[in-house]
Amino acid sequence: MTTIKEIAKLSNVSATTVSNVIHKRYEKVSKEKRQIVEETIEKLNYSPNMGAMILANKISKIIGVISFLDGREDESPLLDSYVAGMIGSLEENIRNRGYYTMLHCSSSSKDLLKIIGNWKFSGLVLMGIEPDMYREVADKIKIPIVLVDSYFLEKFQKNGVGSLIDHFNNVRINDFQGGFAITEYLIDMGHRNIAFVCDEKKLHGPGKKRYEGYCSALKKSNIEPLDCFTVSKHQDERWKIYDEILERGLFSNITAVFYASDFYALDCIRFLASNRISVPEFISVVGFDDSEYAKYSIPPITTVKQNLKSKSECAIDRLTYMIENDDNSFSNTVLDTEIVIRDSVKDLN
Amino acid sequence: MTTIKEIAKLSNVSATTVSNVIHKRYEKVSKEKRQIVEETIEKLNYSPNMGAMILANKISKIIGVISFLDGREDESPLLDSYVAGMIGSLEENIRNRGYYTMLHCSSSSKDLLKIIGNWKFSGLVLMGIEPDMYREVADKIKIPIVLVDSYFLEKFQKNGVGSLIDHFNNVRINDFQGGFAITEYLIDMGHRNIAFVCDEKKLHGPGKKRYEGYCSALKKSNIEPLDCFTVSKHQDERWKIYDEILERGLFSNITAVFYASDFYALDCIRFLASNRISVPEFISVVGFDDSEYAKYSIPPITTVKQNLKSKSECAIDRLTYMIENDDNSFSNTVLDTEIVIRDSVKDLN
DNA sequence: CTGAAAGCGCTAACAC
DNA sequence: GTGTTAGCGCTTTCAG
Repeated sequence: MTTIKEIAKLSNVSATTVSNVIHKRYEKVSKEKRQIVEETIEKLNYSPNMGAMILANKISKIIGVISFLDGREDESPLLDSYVAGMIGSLEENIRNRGYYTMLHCSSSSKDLLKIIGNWKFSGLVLMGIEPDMYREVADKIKIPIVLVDSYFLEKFQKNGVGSLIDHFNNVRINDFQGGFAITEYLIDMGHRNIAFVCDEKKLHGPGKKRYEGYCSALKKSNIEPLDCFTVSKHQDERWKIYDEILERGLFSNITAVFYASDFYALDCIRFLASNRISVPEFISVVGFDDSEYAKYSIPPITTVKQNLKSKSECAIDRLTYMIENDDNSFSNTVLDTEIVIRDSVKDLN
Repeated sequence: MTTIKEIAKLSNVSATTVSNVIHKRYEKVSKEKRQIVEETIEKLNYSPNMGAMILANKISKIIGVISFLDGREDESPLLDSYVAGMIGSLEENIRNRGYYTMLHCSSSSKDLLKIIGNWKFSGLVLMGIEPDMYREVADKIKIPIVLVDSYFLEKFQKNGVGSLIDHFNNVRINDFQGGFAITEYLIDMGHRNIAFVCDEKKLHGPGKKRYEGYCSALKKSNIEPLDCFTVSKHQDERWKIYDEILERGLFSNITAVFYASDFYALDCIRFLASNRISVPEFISVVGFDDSEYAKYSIPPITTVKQNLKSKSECAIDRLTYMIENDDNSFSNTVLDTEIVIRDSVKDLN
């Protein structure tokens, strides 16, 4: 492994000069020396020892990507195609900006604090962290943090800690707008009796906003929204209930179901298919996320698109800006969504 | 950040003793001191500065997880649910063994060599690397490497570099056995005219072995295998050809198709569904991998299960063993598969 | 502009 | 068993 010292010796300069060249502090280096140094760096294929860098600098160029989302049924969170895609996209952006990605899943706050101490992360991307844990972590460290898909503005407010609002960087989509848009689309297609379905967990986060969008769109058309239906995370429980609904002919006036996520929308279509009932002829179904589940469903599902790429780009842009400009101010980014029309909605007009 | 020195001072011992306690070199420390040190470590919530560790040790406890697989259509490889699941599972195993995961995608060998130099990785997991690049990388570094899903034994042999065979650690599944088993299942179900389909790229790797398994199972039953069909990576091209096949009534004697991956099996089912043709009534379809595509297809696809968990556990077991025992011997691990029977095959008996 | 020197936190001889 | 010391590779004062 070539070191700065060797470069220095071979270039007939001091280590300091080499360091200055590396860090592009060109005001401090003459043109000639700079050129010589750059050449020998190139020739020896020098690359810095990050260990020494951390030690001297207290900065590692590592961005910690931490996922707290517990996947369905105890699996790695990466088994969820949304999370996996997000992490892949984050890695890409991090790499393109000259940082390194350290991936760490499902940790306790103690765990997390420890790993942060170990590595002197330059910055942190926290995916789906819960309010309590965020507060615990953020209080104890001073490195730039960007949250992705975190939904606890209201919670802070309700607890009377209103002053904390916006005291974090969060990148998320406009769930309200997405819920509104797709509900409006359903109304346009002639639907009046539309159900909204979500799981328990999501209801505390994005699901709530999506539901509000749904309600708002219906009210705008003078339609009374229905209460939110909740489904279990476990397929057998879900299908049991679906069985019952089907058998008893419950909710037979409903013509469309808006699922708060593609996964459940697909699950519903699969349930119906297993009973030889087809979508959208029997009932229309829409989802949310535009994940692979929606794309590769039969029929493909009309849904609300979350643009992973712009989300992750936005997060890493913000994070690197904070790191490089020593800026610790806060900004909340809300990305608009767009609906993707496929084949799971029947036109009632 | 608390350091070893502070621990030492507060415990009235030297830094060396603290270091010895941390590294569990208990022969070198008296019981009393050990206890005192452990207590203050606990109290101060000490965690080591990995930068210093790298510098002093040339060892980082980082395992580099590198993916070379170029995802479908230029996306991050993590968009493929198989790769994503694998990485998630690797991370879990790495974490459980006290190492850290650095994720890096789609790099050139130069890139890779550089990042290895930067970080003094303790070990490397290379996913789907090509022979040439592997040789280039492996020649230049001496850290433990485990390959996952690499398929180039034959290639080395053909090139006359036979002596290199087994000069690497590879963990993969027994594609031949998997291909054999599912083909035999199809035969058991009364199918005689079975097609095998694969994409160009896979054909050079796992697809080949799966095809051999297919051939072998057919021959065992005295059935002449068909040539391997290749499909394009691009959906529109695939569907165009499928259209033609359907229109002209080509291959109408075929009763079952064995796809070398679930993704294409699902794609075929989707194509048929879009033409109002249902599986398995019209034709039987099986896949390979047991990915989400197979699980959530309509109908669910009968397939060959790759156990991600055991694969990644196996890889990390091997890697940490090599690291911790300074063992650089080679061993090739081939994991058996099992078939998962679902609803995409018609019983012709 | 340039270089010498100290120090970041930890480990590994080595001497006691 | 225990402590002292030197040094890993880099950055950063601070003199020149």
